Amino acid sequence: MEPVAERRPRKDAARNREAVLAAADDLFARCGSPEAVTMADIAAAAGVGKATLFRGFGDRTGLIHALYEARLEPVRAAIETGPPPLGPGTPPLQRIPALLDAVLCFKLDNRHLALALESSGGGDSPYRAPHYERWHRTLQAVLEQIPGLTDNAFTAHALLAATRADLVEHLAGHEQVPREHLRAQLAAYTARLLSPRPQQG
Amino acid sequence: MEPVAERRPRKDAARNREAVLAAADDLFARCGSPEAVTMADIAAAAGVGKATLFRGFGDRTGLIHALYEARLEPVRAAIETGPPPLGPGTPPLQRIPALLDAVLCFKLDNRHLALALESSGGGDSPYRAPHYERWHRTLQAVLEQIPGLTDNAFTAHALLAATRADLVEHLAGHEQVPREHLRAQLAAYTARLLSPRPQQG
DNA sequence: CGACAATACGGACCGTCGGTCCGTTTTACA
DNA sequence: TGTAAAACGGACCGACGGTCCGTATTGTCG
Repeated sequence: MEPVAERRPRKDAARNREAVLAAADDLFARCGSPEAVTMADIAAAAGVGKATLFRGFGDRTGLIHALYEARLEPVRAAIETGPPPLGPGTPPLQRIPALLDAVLCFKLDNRHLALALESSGGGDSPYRAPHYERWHRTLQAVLEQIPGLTDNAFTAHALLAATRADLVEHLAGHEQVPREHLRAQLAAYTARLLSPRPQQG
Repeated sequence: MEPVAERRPRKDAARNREAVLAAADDLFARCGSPEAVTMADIAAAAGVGKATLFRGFGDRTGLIHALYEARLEPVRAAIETGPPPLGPGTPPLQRIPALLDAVLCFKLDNRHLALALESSGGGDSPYRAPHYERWHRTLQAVLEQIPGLTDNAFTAHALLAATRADLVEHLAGHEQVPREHLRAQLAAYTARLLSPRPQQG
């Protein structure tokens, strides 16, 4: 177990990697549906050969995951080490809705990308992706701090399910529900679920 | 606008249609992931030419939708004209959990199929499918009958999202959560959302 | 029952897309 | 500047969804 130094990438490789991520983001945003964007399109838009895509990201889903993680990074940082109401140290009853609102806003701001990720194919369940597991762990951990709750693992899944990319797309895109309405509805839904209730016998 | 009599299909066509549905159901159940089943596979298993598939169902998603609707038919009937607690005439606070339980059980019993449907591709949003709209309409209508609720359209979406096929597959399949646990957790989640709460100021 | 029109059949065929191969070019380092 | 490692790119491949068209089946009418 040497502390292998993970040699830095060559600079053309780094430049191409960025170009590909930028081109992919742009194309997904521009085109209506994610599967209208082919790997050849992305390669061409990035001014790069197809093999460079596959060498750098493995396959299509690898590219989408890498892009998603990159765009998500700021949110992740805000949740893990940021100030309240998102960061740690926030009272659970405030932090839960803040977390869900952050997820929702991210998906609203990156609809095309979130859609590409979640509909990328049933080959790999979206539930096994690192970002989902992070969100689920975090949410569940905060739920644990609230007394009187049970089944927190399931609850965390159910709450996150309300922010699924295709649902967000359906409501914000097809049904034209304004952003602030959606945020308010998710907040109200969460509040209702978490609100205190009469003691059970 | 003549009342065009919708000429009945020829009997070989009818027989082939059934054979295709049966073969598809079987293959989806047998194989791990839906996209491992090709149209050629289904045609071969049904003892039929590929063109027969496409003539009868339009395209791949058409076939999956037709199969899904066919398997769902009994549940639909039970909801629309059956006895309580699923049918009409059930008190709303009992009917909501019954409806969600029915959805969950259907997806548990037809995991492969539900998965094939929902991950069939982002081309057409699952939210525009007839069966989803039926469920959403029904759920929303029942929610409307409960005083003190708001945003029922969103709430119905959020509740249904907790029964998404890939989530069910993740929990029941990958996480090995037993069927009855899952049903109990969904019931508890629903109950918590619907339970009466202290009057707001 | 026989003929004919309508309908359905099937598998060869096509275009596209994800992914790979390999000869060529660029980078890093001495 | 010489050289080996690393990355490049586009021709190439296999698979899959979907179509075409000559052939076979069905239903109907005389």
